[in-house]
Formats: sequence, structure tokens, C-alpha cells
Amino acid sequence: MNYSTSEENYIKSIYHLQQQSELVTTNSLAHEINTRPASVTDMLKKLHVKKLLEYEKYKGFRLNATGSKVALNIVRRHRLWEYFLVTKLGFDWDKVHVIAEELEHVSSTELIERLDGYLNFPKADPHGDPIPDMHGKVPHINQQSLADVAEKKTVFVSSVSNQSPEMLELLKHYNIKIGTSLKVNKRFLFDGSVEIRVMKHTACVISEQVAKNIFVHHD
Amino acid sequence: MNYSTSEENYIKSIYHLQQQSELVTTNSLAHEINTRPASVTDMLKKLHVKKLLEYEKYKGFRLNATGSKVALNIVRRHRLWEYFLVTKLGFDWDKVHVIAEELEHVSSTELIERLDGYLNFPKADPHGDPIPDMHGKVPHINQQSLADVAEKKTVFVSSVSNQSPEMLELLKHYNIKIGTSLKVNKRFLFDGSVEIRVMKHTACVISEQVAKNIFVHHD
DNA sequence: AATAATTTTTAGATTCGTCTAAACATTTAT
DNA sequence: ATAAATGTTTAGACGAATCTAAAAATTATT
Repeated sequence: MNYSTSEENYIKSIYHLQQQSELVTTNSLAHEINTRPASVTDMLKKLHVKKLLEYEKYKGFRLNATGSKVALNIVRRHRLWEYFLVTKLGFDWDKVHVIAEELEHVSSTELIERLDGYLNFPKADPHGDPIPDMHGKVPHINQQSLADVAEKKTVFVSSVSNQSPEMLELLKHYNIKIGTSLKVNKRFLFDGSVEIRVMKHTACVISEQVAKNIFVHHD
Repeated sequence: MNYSTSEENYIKSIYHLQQQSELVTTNSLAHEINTRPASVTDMLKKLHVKKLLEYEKYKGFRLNATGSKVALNIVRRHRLWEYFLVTKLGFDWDKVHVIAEELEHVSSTELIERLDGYLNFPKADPHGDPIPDMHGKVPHINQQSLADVAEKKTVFVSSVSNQSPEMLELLKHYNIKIGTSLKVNKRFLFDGSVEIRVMKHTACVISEQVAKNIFVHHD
């Protein structure tokens, strides 16, 4: 099956909202997609007819197996393009999302499979989010917030959830990138700040707010 | 300005038809775009209002300067993506056109400029067609039909104007690609066929019809 | 030059995705 | 338990891009 850009956007958004909370409402979806609730209802009917989701008037809706598979395929395309834009074209993380939203709707399967190979089958996009494989299987990436890492542990940066220019500036200053090793020297309970050692060099202290946005993995 | 995918397709097709013959008709455009003449008329009115072409009912139409610039930009995007698909993702020439037709509508200027740089500012796409620069300037590629090359001259394939699967099959059989060196051994006046030597290997004879479609450059 | 054939345009309908405004259902608060 | 507030759906309209069928203009033929 082939879906319109609009249908794909709805499917993708439902999928994302479902990740965050079990129940997705007409209103939340309308808000996410930047449209009116009435439009959402219209599209829900369409997607229900196409058997991509379960839907009962006034009761709610949820992607079914087929719908989820379609969603994962869109997510796959999106994240592979993001990876491409950052690693090959040198875009900053915070610029790629909008462009990938367009590229993700290009429909050729062979294009995506070749791109995947060209990129060397990455497991996660530049934000650290896992890239589903062609069958919709999502690789497990065991990451943890830096704010939760035990003292004395050494970990590696896998992603950063806040991609504002301010955050990027801060990371650049401390020389923290994806893959950088961090050793948690001490956590201060008073304000949640953390003293870390970056790449075996100088130690520094970062606030809890920053630590919460840095995701890491062990070895 | 930003144009819809549909508008872009019309502009691009008008541009291509104008390259082949000065006068483009409603019918020929409808045929090219695989639509009905009535739809073409509708769109012509729209593009006229947007000041992309000159148009007088029943008289004809032509892209104006603005329209041509838009067209060249679409062509640029299309050809850069084709180049990418072939040189980076390893697609065969004959497969890339359809995919590039989708990619060409992705609107980010920065994407295209970075892609251009990543590909090392190619001057021509894999079919040998010139890639306009960001200002719409088309690099001059001094090519000549193989049918016009003098005997004993050695030349290099720069493009092939007929991209049918049949033509590509033939080229593959003779091992002729973009960049391949060809020495013209003998031209037979009787039927215009040409004996050539491909890459200093075996000689072979190709028909005038084929020779006319192969474009070459010296050194 | 008149008529026939062809090409182009108009008129009106259709589908998709959206909207507003009103109606309806559910949830919350009194 | 009823009324108020909130959330969801329906009804009807609209713009974009297409279509068919018929009308109008142009071009070709006799």
C-alpha cells in the first residue's frame, strides 16, 4: 500500500504520541499536527476504513499492527535521512528535523535500503533515537539519562534530547559529543549537579538540568 | 516563492519541451505530463497569474525569465539527486529518474547547496546533462554527437540522449558508460554505421541511430 | 471561402484535505 | 443527579488539482 503525505503524517504523529502516553486524544493529535479537531476526526475515519487503526466514535483510537508497521517505516525513513544529513552533509542536529520531514515521504523502498547500506546500517539517528530495521524491528538502545548514572561509573554519550542552540553551545564548550566518554565523579544532592570528567581530561560540573538532557550508554 | 509539486512539474515540463522545440502546445504538454488538455489550461492560467509565463488564450505560452529561473532550479535539484543516486548509492542510470522526480520537490535550499558540495560540484548528471548552478547558469558542456566525429579521433562519452531501457541494454552490452573512451575507426557512408574501439579493447560496429544518441567530448 | 478537422478553452463535477460552526457525547463540578 | 465545561463529531463549505463533455477558436481541406 501507498499512503499520501497527509496520511503518513497522521500515522507518524499518532505513533509518536502513543510512545509518550497510552491514550491519544483527538485534541492532542490536532495540536501535534497543527490542525483542527474536525480534520483529525475526518482522517481517523479514513485511516479506520483503510484498517490502519482501531477507532470507535467518542471512545478513542489506536494504531493496529498494520498501522504501527507503516509508522515504523516512516520513522525509519525519517531517522535515516537525519543521519545522512548530519554525517554526510554536515548539518547541525537542530536543523535536520524539518528537512527530514520532507524527505521521509519519498516513497522508494530501494532508495531507503541503499541509503541504509551507504550509511553503514546505523542503529540510531544523530539524536540517539533508534532506527527501526526494514521489518519494523526497533533495535534496543540501552541508554540512560546522565542524571541517573551512579558515581564512579564511566559512560559514553549516545544522545542529547534538547537540541537548542544554547545546549549545543554548552556541549561544544565542554567538548562533549556523541561517543564522548564521561566519568561521573560526584553527584551533589543539594541541587542535583554532577561533577564529570570528560574524556579523561579536566573535570567540570554540570547542572541537573543539563545532565537530564544528556543520554549515555555503558561501554 | 514556493510552488506546489504540481506547479513545479508543469514548469519543469514546459521547460523541457521548450528545449526541444520553440513552440509548446497545450496538447503536447498534456501528453508529457500525462494529464488532460483541460487540466493544462487550468494550470496555465494559474502560472500566468503568478507571472511565471506569458500566455494568451488560443495563441500559446512560454516561460518568462522568472519561470525559466524556477525551472532551472528544479532541473538543478533533479540532476544533483540523480548524480547522488548513481555515484553514492550505486543505482543504475535507468532507475534514478523516477526517484529524482520525487526528491526534486524537497524544498530546502541549504540541502541542495550542501549536497552540491558533498558531491564536489558536479557539472553534469549521470546522463551527461549539465547541472545548472545555484543562479540558474547552465555550464557549457562542449559535446558532439558520435555520428559527427571524424575518423581516427578518440573521444569520451559524456552523455546519452535516449535513455530507454533498450538503449541502456545496448550500451551495457558494449560496455559503454559515461567517460568511456571511444576511437572512431571507420565510418560507413552506406548506412552511417560506425566502427569504434571501446576503451582500447575490441572494435565493434554501431548503427547511425545509436551513434546519433551518444554524445562525446574531446580530451 | 466554406466546411471539416483539430486544438484549446469553458462549464460543471469529483476527490482530497482542510476549515468553521453547530450538534452531540462524555466528564467534571456543584 | 443535574448543570456546566470540555471534548468529539457532523454538516456544510472551500481551494487545489483533476476529470468529462460541450463550446469556441484556429487550422486544414476541399
